[in-house]
Amino acid sequence: MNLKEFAARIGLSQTTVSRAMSGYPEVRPETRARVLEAAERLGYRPNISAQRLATGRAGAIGIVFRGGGRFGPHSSEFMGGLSTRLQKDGIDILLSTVETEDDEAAAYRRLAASKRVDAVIVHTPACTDDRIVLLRALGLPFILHGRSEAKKPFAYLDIDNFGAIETATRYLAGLGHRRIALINGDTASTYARDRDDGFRAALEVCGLSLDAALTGHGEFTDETGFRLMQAFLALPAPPTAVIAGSMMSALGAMRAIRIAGLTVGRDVSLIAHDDVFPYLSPDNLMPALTTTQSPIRAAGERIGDMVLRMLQGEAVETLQEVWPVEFIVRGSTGPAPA
Amino acid sequence: MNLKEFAARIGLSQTTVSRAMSGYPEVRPETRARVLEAAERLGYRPNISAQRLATGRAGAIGIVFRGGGRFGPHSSEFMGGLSTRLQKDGIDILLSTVETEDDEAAAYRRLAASKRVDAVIVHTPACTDDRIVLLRALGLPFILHGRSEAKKPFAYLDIDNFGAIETATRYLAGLGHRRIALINGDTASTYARDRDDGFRAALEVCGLSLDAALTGHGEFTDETGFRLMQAFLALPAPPTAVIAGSMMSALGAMRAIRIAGLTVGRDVSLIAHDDVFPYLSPDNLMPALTTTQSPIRAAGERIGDMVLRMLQGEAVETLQEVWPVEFIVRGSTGPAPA
DNA sequence: CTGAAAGCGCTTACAG
DNA sequence: CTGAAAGCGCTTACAG
Repeated sequence: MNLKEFAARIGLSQTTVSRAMSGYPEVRPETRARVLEAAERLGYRPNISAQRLATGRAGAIGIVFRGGGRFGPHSSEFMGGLSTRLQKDGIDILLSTVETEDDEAAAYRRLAASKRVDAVIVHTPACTDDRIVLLRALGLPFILHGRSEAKKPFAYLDIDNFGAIETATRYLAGLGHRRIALINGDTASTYARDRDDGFRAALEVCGLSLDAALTGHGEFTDETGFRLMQAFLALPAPPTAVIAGSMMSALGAMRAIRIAGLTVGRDVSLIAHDDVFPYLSPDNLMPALTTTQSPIRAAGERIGDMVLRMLQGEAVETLQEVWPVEFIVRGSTGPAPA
Repeated sequence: MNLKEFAARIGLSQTTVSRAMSGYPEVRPETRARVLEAAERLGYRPNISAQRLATGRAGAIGIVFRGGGRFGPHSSEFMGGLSTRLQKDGIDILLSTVETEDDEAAAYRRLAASKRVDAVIVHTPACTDDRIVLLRALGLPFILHGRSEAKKPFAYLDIDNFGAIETATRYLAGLGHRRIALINGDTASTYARDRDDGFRAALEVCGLSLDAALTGHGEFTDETGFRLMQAFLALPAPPTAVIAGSMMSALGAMRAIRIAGLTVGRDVSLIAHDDVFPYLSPDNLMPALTTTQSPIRAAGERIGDMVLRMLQGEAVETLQEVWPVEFIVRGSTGPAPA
């Protein structure tokens, strides 16, 4: 049933019905109630494509994942939160997957030209990120999950990566650890640089020197965590403590420690950053894992919120947030072995 | 730039341009080439909403997740595959998250009434599933990821859950295990029933009796795997082998075994079903995990394929697939202890 | 092989 | 507070 039929059916004009359904003020409350009731009863819903064409709004937010759509557990938690929030306002999520950086740029051009989305969410930004320049040029509104450098202000939500790793490192130093290792992510990303910076800052404050051999970079997978940890342990002077960038890296690191015949929390202290996965809790590991934690699902919900406000015209300067990261001590950290 | 402007710019009618761009045959090759080149050069792209309104096609496929959008690692792999495939045909994915079963039904009604999607993908079906009845009534095409009972045929892609668990169970029995446990998923689901059936069938063939205390059901999380395994080990006659429904359950089970002072692969054999996660490989666990495996990402791609064929009018009878599951022996399984 | 024009189902300025 | 009508930007039967 379309608007014409529906309006005829209840004896009102299309105009009035349209206004009643979209919550415009200039319609009498009784009329609105009558329209809404009838729509519910007869199962009328405006055709979404027509609505979008008429208003010029796409009613959708885009998000592009690189690497063949291989979004991992972090992305899926984030998307869960984002979807939950946007759902409430009837805004769709348009999920795109691409291979290369160039493909990603092409995807934004397409999205902009075909007016498929009203805004996009950009994630895992690099310290200086070409995507920001491109999206500005295209006039496609965007919000960053993470931070980046740029002349002009833009909307973003980030967590305090610097503070998280700084706190973790200082805590370990306070326990007497002198050789602390860091399993970090992809070097090009802002978050990884921030974590490196926080790590260095803490070492300096604590009078410890930075040993390049004790910092590793790579994907947040079990395998990379394992390999990097094995390399650390093979060093002439292996670390007595390690900070892993994610729960997945931590699983690999724990395994490497165990295989070396060492005990987590006694011979080697371990702290992991936890994005909070409902299916893998640090409390459940053995020993329970000391973590820096920040719920990525909540971040997804919040970004959904912010993007909607941005589309309502709110200034980007007021859409900038950095979330503190919680530090939770559990059993995987202990005094440095004598 | 819209069609009118673009057509004027290159001195052709809107009709011809439209036909050239959508690949219709009745346009001269040179004309088409000229149009395509100009579109590329001038950055013209048809407005997607107008296109959809005119054709009556939504250009999107819907998928609804229950439980507050808490789709776990399995869903995200599946979505990655699905997205990659649909992307190629310019079809969007509409991701919805709901809380309850009723919300899910309401979501389908909304999607159908507003013509927001051309079809939906239904996952984790129950043995008899109300959603099938509803979608039929709504006239909304659908495809199942999994199987279910229904009078009339429908499109589906499932993996051979029965065969997977049957094979695993028989393998363990062949190693001399007499007490084998199963960590299964939510009982209402077809896949869990199929696994239970495969388990029972294998036990029977091998002359082993079924012990209800050795079958557990629950979510595929580390925690549930841990709890169920601890319960098994606390039994007067604990199992010497266990089959876990997912890599997450397996992690929890391994931990429980280890805490009990037992060794995986020697005291207790462990087999897990692996949906193939790029960030957590069974080869990397310690010991490497014997698995039944089926790539859920590939299933997502394939379902994307099938749904597109369905929309092109292919009969649902030809859109039914059951994928065999691979069985890969690694170090976590060994002879039953004497 | 190409074009003029109707139609897809909404929204919204304008008039009352 | 309500309605008649133009317009959003495409596609496609119909005519040539």
